[in-house]
Amino acid sequence: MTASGRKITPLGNRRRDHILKAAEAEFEKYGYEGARIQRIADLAGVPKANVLYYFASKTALYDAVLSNVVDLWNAALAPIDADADPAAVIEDYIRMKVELTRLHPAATRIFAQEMLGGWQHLSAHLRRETREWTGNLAAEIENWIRQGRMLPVDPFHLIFVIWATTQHYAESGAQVRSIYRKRRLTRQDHDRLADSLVTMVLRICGLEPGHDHNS
Amino acid sequence: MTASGRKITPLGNRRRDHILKAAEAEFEKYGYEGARIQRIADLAGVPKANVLYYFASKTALYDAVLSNVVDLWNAALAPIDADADPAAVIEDYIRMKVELTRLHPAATRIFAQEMLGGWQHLSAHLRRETREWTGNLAAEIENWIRQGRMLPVDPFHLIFVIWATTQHYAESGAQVRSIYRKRRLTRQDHDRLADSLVTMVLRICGLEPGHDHNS
DNA sequence: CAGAGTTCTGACTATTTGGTCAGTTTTTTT
DNA sequence: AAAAAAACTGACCAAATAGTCAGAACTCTG
Repeated sequence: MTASGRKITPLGNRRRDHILKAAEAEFEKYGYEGARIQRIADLAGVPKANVLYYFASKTALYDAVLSNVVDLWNAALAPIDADADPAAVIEDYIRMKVELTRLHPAATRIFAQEMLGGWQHLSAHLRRETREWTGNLAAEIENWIRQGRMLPVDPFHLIFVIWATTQHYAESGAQVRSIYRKRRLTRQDHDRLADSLVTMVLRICGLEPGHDHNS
Repeated sequence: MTASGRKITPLGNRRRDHILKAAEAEFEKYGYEGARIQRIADLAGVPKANVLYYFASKTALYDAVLSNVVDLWNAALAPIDADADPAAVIEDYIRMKVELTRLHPAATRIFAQEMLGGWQHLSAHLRRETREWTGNLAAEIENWIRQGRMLPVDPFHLIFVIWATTQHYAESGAQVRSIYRKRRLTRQDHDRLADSLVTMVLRICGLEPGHDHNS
């Protein structure tokens, strides 16, 4: 990443973050291969050499961006309370993810691109983390099914439905826009999307919003 | 595309197809920006100049590949019979799409990549076609809902669920493999996937496999 | 088999791009 | 304020890459 024997001052950190943000926009728009260091520099308003001063290589820069994205994900997806109402947990999960998509479309899209590319640029460490989230939720869902608190369904497939749909919206914003004939999605659009997704997913589980299956 | 004033002989056509197939693999693996003409040539076992003989530019080559993919899609997705059983139509639709994904993972993935990139390389003509499919099915779903033959649900969101999930499997084969700890998905895996998807989607619609909602 | 048309290719070019580096400027520390 | 460290940058370079082209080789037809 950054050259080893250097002390990082607050000033340097600010510049670094500034460049990182520009890089995020660039990588979102063009993907890893399509991204150009020169454009990132222009966007950040610094000479190209300055970018390479903070990030030893294009790869290092991309790594840093990806790492940021995963941190965001980590912070947002809270650990699951085992005793909680399945419907509530699932609803929260979906709304969280839609909200994250709304707030950080660029980050989400880079994540999606990486997914598409087979995680070619994701370090083993980050890959393991992503797998853990999925595993935890899946285990919880299986528990609920065993306890008869929701209809039987392949937990991974259910998670995929959630992920794929929310992700899909983030990813193919262009397609969504072209269907709805709108330039961009409003806050209201996102709310309605979340409502609709929640309804659909809960129906799959045989659940009603806010109510347990047994109740 | 190909230089205008040239007659296309059967021999030339075969070569062209051969190169096109290699290009499909390359574009699938690396995306448009990451793809290299030299690698396509190597894969096809011809000199690079031969690739450029049949396709005037990298863009032209990609266009040809994309056009092929869309043709595949067009051929597979049959027009909907208005009087048919909703459950049957939806089930057929899903199974068709999963099968297509199984038979043409490369094509499907290129399509997905294009989707992600906001259809940057898709001609207006092809874009219109894609929108038509979606529109037709959505109209049909709305009819069914109006006739009380299935639970109310945003048709576009439902279609997205189908698309996103099947697509998602095609796209993120890598992630699926990493979760299931398998090298590749077998025929059986795909069947089970299709079963699971059908069950989930039909539950969203309040339908049972093979039965109408009213019956 | 001769000529026309098509297919093929090695060698070359122009350009783009990631990355280096030596030296300058700015900031921090003593 | 002087020394040290960090931040910065213009100029450069080597490698890669899309695309060109002149002419050779092959194929088909009259």
